[in-house]
Amino acid sequence: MASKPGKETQEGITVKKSENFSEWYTQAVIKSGFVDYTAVSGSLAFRPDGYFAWECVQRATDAAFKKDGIQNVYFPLLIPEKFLNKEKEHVEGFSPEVAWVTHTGKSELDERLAVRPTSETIMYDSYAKWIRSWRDLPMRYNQWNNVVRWEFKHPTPLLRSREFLWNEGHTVFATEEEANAERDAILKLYAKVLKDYLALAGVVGRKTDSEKFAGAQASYSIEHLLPDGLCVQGPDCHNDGQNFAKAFGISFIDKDGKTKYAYQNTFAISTRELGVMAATHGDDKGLVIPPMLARIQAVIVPIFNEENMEGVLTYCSLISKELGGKIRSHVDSRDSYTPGWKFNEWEMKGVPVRIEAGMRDISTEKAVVVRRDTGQKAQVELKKLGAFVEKMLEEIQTNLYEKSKKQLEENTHRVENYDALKSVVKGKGGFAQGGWCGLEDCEKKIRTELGAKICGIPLDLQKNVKGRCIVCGKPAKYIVNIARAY
RNA sequence: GGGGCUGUACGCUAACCUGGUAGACUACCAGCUUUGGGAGCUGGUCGUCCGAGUUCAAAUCUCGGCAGCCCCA
Repeated sequence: MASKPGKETQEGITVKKSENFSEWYTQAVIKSGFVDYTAVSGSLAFRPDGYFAWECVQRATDAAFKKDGIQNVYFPLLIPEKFLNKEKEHVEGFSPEVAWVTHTGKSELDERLAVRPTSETIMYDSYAKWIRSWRDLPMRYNQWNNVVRWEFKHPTPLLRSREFLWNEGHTVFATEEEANAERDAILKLYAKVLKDYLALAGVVGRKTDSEKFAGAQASYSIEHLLPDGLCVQGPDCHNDGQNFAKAFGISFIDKDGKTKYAYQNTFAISTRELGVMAATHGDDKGLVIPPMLARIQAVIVPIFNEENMEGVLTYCSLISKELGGKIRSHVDSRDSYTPGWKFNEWEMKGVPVRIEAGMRDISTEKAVVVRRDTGQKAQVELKKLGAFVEKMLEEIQTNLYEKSKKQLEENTHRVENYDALKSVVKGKGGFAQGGWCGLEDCEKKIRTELGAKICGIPLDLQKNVKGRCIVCGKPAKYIVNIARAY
């Protein structure tokens, strides 16, 4: 079937992922119908496939939270200005990005209200009232919501949006040890969601002091590498220590009768992960959605003409029956598109498995099954389709994760000196991994001279640190990952 | 934070420089026809980002806003 030139420019993606990544990325998430721009800069509409994927991430994370004893709450969207000012570093970190409500109708408010960039301040004001005794602790609450951060950098769909959806875990403990134990558990929990649902690998690390969350004592995160060699922050968990507790008066009377400030944690996973997912797994044909996040896991494309249409469609409904309730399937029975057109469309949308069925298949009681990630085709007997596709979906999920992990490993480069660091950062990108003395001057030099930053101190690389700081040559205290970042 | 570019129908684009009937392709709708990798025919619907200014007349010139993109820090 001949296709007209220009048809591709209408519907398909016009650039190669390897040749123009940022253009490819935008086209992939927009043209696939995953998300779309709206009239508000940097704020997206999530279309059904995109929102379904988020719901999957949300449900999985929420179930894991609940299993771990975390309870959901909800706090207001608007935060009084005086609350934001209570913790000095916090307000300094966020004030440039805060959107304000200043009017109701035509009258000006006495005190303007912030559209939450994060909810520490309004939540902790209540926490101070709710916590009185050691018996009230630990108090482990979470909320699912949207926040607004009016970034000045150019927005990128999902990866850098001005409004995004996330969870905010805000927990309170009597002791630092308990807070630290939770932090480790949460980081594990997030890594599992990334692997099992988003099929994404990342590096678990601690942030440097200059990169840590505004107001936190220590920040931990999972950092991803995108195909363009830039690093992007994934889920995070912060040890707030007693910083917010002191600012907001979150204290309790302990078993020994003494009043003590509590220790707190904050943790989040956001819709940015969907951007990382799209960027990591997609190819020149469009998105590749991990099966666990796919609204349609298997699309059945009937091959029919006017005479055999009814028979073929009946056969297709047998197929969907065979797939059963476990697999989310859809029969594309539209008769105004050719099969080839449909193949291209579903591939762009990233549906993990395609099943083709026509007269040929009816006569052999089989169907053609095609994998989105590898393009592999197989003829499968009707009676075996359910088990076959189920296994294939599992394999795709695993394969995507393994590829993500491999990409991360292959783009992590050991560097011993500043020149090597420079050639990685200024060249193809990826993580430059090497020693750091721990001094802020060296970190600053990386930022100002190379436009890169320390994207975390990987937790599992800090035993027996040897070698020298890549910048100043003094003995290294840590092994760090350095990259340009989103 | 600094600098630059762009905006015409769902999308891609012509007319813009030199002001004067907004045109093609695609999509969409109706009908016919076709269907194993983006088919074909006929007819139809839809548009100058928003606001102001200049002018007899603005897609076109000027200013502002909004939105998108790129480069530098």
